[in-house]
Order: sequence, then C-alpha cells, then structure tokens
Amino acid sequence: MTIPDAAPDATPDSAPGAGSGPVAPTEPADRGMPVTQRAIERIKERIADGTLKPGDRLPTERELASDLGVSRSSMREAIRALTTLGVLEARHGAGVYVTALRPADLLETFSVLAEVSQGETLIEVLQVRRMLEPAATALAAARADDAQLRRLGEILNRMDADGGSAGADAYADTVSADLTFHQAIVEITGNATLAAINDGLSSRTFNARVWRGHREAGITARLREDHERIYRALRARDPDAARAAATMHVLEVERWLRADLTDDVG
Amino acid sequence: MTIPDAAPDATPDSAPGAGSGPVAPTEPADRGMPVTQRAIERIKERIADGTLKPGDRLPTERELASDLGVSRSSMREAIRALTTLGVLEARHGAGVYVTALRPADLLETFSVLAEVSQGETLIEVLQVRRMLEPAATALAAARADDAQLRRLGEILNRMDADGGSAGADAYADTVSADLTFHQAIVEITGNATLAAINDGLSSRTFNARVWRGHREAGITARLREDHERIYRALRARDPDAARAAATMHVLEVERWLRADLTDDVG
DNA sequence: GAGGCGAATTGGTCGGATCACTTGTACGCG
DNA sequence: CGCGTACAAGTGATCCGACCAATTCGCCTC
Repeated sequence: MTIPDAAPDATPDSAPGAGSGPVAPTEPADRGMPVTQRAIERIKERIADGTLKPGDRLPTERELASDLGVSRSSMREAIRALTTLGVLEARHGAGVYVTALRPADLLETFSVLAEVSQGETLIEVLQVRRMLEPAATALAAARADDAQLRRLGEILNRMDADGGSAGADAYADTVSADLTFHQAIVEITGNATLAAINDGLSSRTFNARVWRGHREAGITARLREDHERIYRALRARDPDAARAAATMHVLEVERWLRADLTDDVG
Repeated sequence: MTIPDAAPDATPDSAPGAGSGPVAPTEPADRGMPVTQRAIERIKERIADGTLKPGDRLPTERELASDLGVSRSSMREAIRALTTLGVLEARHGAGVYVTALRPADLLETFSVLAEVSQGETLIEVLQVRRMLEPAATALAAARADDAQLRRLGEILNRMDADGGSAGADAYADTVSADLTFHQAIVEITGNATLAAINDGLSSRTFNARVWRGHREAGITARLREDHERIYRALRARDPDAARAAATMHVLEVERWLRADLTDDVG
C-alpha cells in the first residue's frame, strides 16, 4: 500500500503465502472476478456455511475491508448489494447485521417486478397468481381457525363501508383493503415463503395500475361479490369451493387487465 | 497536509432555492431519506415513468452524481443497488444501461432465498413448487409442440445415460439434468415470469442440498420413473395426468427433504 | 478500404477526511 | 442511591480526488 506509483513490475501478489496482513488469499475461483463481487461472495459464504447466523453483527466496514483485502469503498458497495438483497441490514452508528433471513426479508426485492414491468409481463404475473392463489385459498380453507375467520370478516366489512362513500380516497382504501384481504388469506396457510411471493405479485403499485381506468360502477360490487364468495367458502372449510372462488376472482382481474392493455396499446 | 477544516458553521444548504448548479432540488418526500436511497428512487422513477426505457444508456456516473447532487461514491452505491436488483447493468468502460427488464432479469435475486435459507423455509419453498409445478406442467401439456417434446425426450435420455455410470460426476450431472428437464417444461408454458420464479425456487444450490445424503440406490430409479410419467402425460397432451404426475414428483422430493431435516435436527 | 494503433471516454478501485447517528459511560443533580 | 443529562468513543454515511482498467472511436498507416 502507500504510494502505489513506481515499480509496476514487482507484482505484490505473486506468492499466495506472501500476504503482509490479515488479507485472505485470492482463491482460484475468484480469478477475473471484480473485487467488489468477490467481497459479496465471501460474505454470502460466511452466511451459507453458518459462520454468520441470522441476527449476528458483522465486523465494522473498516475491518471487513481490511480482512477481505479491498478498499472501504468497495466493501461498502458489497454491503449495499447484500443490503439490497435483504441479507444484511446496516444501522447507522450501530453496525451491520445479518437479517433474520426470513422469506419476507429476502423476497422484498420481488416488488420491483411489479413496479417496472409493463404489458405482457403484467399478464404473466396474473397467470402465476392464478396458479398460486387458488391453491393457497384452498389450503387456507382447510386450516383457518375462528379467530382468523373473524379477522377476515372485519376486513370485508371495512371494504363494504368504503364502498358506500364515493370519493378519491375510497378508491385507494379499496385497493388497500383488497390487498389486506388476500394477504390475510395467504397468511392463514402458515407458509411465509408463499406469503412473501404473493405479496410481491400483488403489490400496491401493481394493483393500482390494474385498476386504473376501471372505476366505473359495477366493478366494486363485483369485487365484493368475489370476496364474499371466497369468505363463505373459507367459513365452510370447503377447499374446493375456495379454490374455485379464488380462481374466478383472479380470472376476473385478468380480464380487466387485458381490456386495459388493449385500450392502451391497440 | 491540506487539512480542509475551517468554518464548519456556515451551513451551505440553508435555503432550498440557493442551488448553485444543475442539482435537482430536494423534494418534500425525500425528507430524512439517506442520500443514496434518494438517488435510487430517482432512477427508479425515471424508469417507471418511461424517461428511461429498456436498453437505454444512462449518463455517466459522474454526470448522474452531479445531476442528483450526490457524490460519485453515493451514486455508485445507488447504481450498485439497482444493478443487484437486475434493473441496471454496468459495462466496464462502456457505460450503464437499463436491462431489458424481463422477468428473468428482475427475478435473478430470487436465488438467494434458496442459497441462504434453512430448515422450515426449504419446506415452504417446496410447498410453493407444489402449487406451481402441477399447474405449469398441465399448461405445458396443453401447449407443447412436437419439437419441444423431442427436446424433453433428449434430456430424459441424457439422464438415463448418466444413471448408468456410477460416479461423483454422474451425481452432479443428474442434478443438472433434472433442473434442465423441469425448466424446459416450464418454458413450454410460454410464461417467462413463471419460468423465472420457478428457476429461483429450484436453483442448483437448493437441489444439491435436498439431495445431499439421498444417494442410496432406488432414488435415481424413482426419479426417472417420475420424469417418465410426466413426459408421457405431456406427449399424450393430457393436462390432468400431467398435473397429477408433477404433484407426485414434488411430493416425493418434499418427503426426502423432510426426512433429511429430521435426520439433521432431531 | 482494411487493419491496427492510440487517445478519449467511462466504469472500477483506492485511500483519506469528515459528517451524523448510536451507544455506553461518567458526571452531577435531586 | 437513583436517574437523567452530557460527553466521548465507535461506526456507518457521505464526500473528495486520484488512479487503474476496459471499451470505444478516430486517425494513421499500409
């Protein structure tokens, strides 16, 4: 280090064992890999092999940079990347920690799909939901307990209340309540991974775009009908009915979206 | 040397309108948001509202930093984050570009779930696959053309060939071929989003972990049977049979995984 | 006109300095 | 003694300026 100029011939890393510090030697697999990427891989390794466990605190950025033999700038980029992935969490002034590594943590990035996708991809997203939601709803019908059903009923009531008052806010509230309703159902399945994926596929942004321009009378009513049917099937603990009701609901949304896309494009 | 100390009292950003360059004014929504995060949001906005389209080239890092009023370091971290999300792509010496924004680009991050997850989450992942793969396989059965079926047959043959030679490499090859087989099926559905999600849920790492310790005789044979059944259903263009065969296959994998986890933990 | 050489462009890495937030500790007041 | 405040150390966040490395493109040569 110090004054890098002069004598570019004396390659400092010629011998792997000639390290002059706690710098980890470059492994063969790292050949040609950018420095920052290497740092990312190293941290992921430590997590995958159990050296770093959920909730653990990492060494300081300065230490990590020194350990891995990279500059602090590169180390910070690596941390930023892993933070974006939901693997690490940086707390200003406190340190960098490994997240709980729950599916919700790792799949938060999912929502960007709904944020930036357009046209055909939006329909594909709905096709996936058409596969997931019926199965999830059927599973929920078999597992729901009384408290969970009660909560669903309350959400439905709230949606009805909003439907009565016509206004700009009521629209946003309806979107929000619809989201909550479906999320609550998926949560009943007890599968956090499924819940996280479904969240990503049904983000607020996505729904807002699907429903833009579809506020004419009748939509709200039909929506409520769909939800009512799903709710009844869950109360009856009838998986088949629940599956069918969920399928119809997603199909309906897909129909609206297709109409919307046709209007926009052609 | 240098020491830029002096006069830390004169707050330079006292008045919002006193910008001395092309620096975009801080919007109300950015209050309290870290600088880098703000930069990330700005870029995402430009993509969401169409200012930046897939394939477009962004201004240089130095320009962007200047435009958004942040240092190049922070700008680079923002770009790193968006690169990690699969939204941007940096080419050394050439520039930063918006990716095609295809589902495969945006869902590449999905694989970290399979990389770092453990125990219960792995089972949850399989439960999701149990919802997706049957539906996908059924859809594929209805849509497959002759060329696609021929390709599937070739993959199956390759797996059979590997099964004959017992060796360490044959194991890796089988994992690889199994992956290819299922990916090929999902691709037949024509739904790129579905394919990307399934890829993430069935990553090489994941499969390798599921199968670790399950190499006893009979497994390979049973696997081949499963695949054979799925293949026959697809050839017969029988969605119901395809769905059932896929379901049984995933159930079988889930059974192995549960046994594996029980061995490890209890 | 084709091919190669070299400068300009642009992302990648580095090291240092400073700012801002958190945490733990010691001091002082009640 | 107990509690709260103030201070100080630790640590991430931001900024700056420089240099390295890959790419691009224009100019020159043949």
